[in-house]
Amino acid sequence: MALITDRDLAPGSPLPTEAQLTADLRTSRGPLREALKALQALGIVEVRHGYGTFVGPATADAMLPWLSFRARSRSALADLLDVRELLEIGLTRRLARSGVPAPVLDELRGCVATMGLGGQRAARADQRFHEIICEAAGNELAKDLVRIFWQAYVDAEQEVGVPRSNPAELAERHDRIVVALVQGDDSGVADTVRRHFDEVRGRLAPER
Amino acid sequence: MALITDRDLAPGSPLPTEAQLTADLRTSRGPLREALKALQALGIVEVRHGYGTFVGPATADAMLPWLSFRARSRSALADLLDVRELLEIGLTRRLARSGVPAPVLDELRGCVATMGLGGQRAARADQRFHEIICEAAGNELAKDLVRIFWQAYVDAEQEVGVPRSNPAELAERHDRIVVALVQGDDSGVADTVRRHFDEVRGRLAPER
DNA sequence: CTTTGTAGGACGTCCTACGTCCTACGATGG
DNA sequence: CCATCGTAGGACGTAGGACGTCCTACAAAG
Repeated sequence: MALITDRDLAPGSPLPTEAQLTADLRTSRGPLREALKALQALGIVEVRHGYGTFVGPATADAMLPWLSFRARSRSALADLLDVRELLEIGLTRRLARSGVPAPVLDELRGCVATMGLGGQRAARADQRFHEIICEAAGNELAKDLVRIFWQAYVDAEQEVGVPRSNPAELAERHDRIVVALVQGDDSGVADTVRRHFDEVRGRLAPER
Repeated sequence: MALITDRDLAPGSPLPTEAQLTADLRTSRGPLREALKALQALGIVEVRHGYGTFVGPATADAMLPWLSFRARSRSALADLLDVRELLEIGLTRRLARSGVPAPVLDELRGCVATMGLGGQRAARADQRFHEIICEAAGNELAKDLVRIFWQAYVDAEQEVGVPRSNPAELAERHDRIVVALVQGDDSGVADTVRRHFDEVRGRLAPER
């Protein structure tokens, strides 16, 4: 990491080869590779077999295994959902306050329409819906985190075995968010998003 | 990871030795150690020299290097601050709505008092202040994330060189949050927290 | 100009040996 | 009988060398 920051290398830049690094850092190949693996696990470097080592994008994807591992239990999953709610309510509120550009609104409506159809496409539309809202916030980190949290949540949901939501209902929940967004009432928006998460939470709750 | 989840091992449980793992997984020691290093980087396992390998706590500390690496630039730092604001506004809002227990209130006031003194202790009190609010939310993940984000932010702040805030002003900002909390007005609370972050953002803004 | 073959470099894995650290247990002395 | 110390064993840490696999780039053939 020090080497990258010192030389001010941008993502994608090639790093010295393992042979050179062992010479520079006065260590042997084993520990060096272990260090590179650790950095790789954090997305800080990217290793391409037979080609070389490069500065990684450091996207939140690196945190996915961590999140998935952490969110194995139902209670931890509830916490994860809670954090998502926190972030998305905040982001959606902002969007409501700053006003929603027309093209964004159109795309949101398109997602809602797709959601009603159910199946694999609906799930993607659901993800896209939340992604659009985060993109509008103009915060790369927030967008990245929400994306990963979404991914970790659906992965864990499948693992734990949570009942699926009704496509029509899913679409309606999101439609209400869109409607509230158009009205620009940020506290009303918060309510619709909260209700959306309430529904998800209800499915997650341990079956009686 | 599969081994841990399959055997349902709790944090702190011992893992098989490297020798046994190489036998179980049909691999040699080098790649095995690289895998363990990657898991260690994510906090999923904990390796103690000369003793053994154990299931790790998987706390958010694993994200600290990642966050620090990512938040090197001023704009990325602003994004980080923004996410903190998002989370803390949400958490504080909830606390306001659910009502603040008296002992929590006392501790918050204690922190504010310490902040006015300045120095190292003030910084710790600042951290503790935010931690208390997150603890009250009863969400381990959120608390963990906010803690790490705080840590990453102050680390980066020192790195980038952001002017320090005035101790008296710092204390006053936090005191206003406490006052708003007592009143239980969640939208008022949001304003005070936002203003607190506005102050931090002001210091972060590129000097003219 | 396109396709194919090849040579070189770089990462991936394996093996062996030795160093360092920690724990547990037994010996020693009070 | 108890507290302290030393030691043996096990487990992780590092070193070095050798070979396999993969990728890229370049040259040769069509």
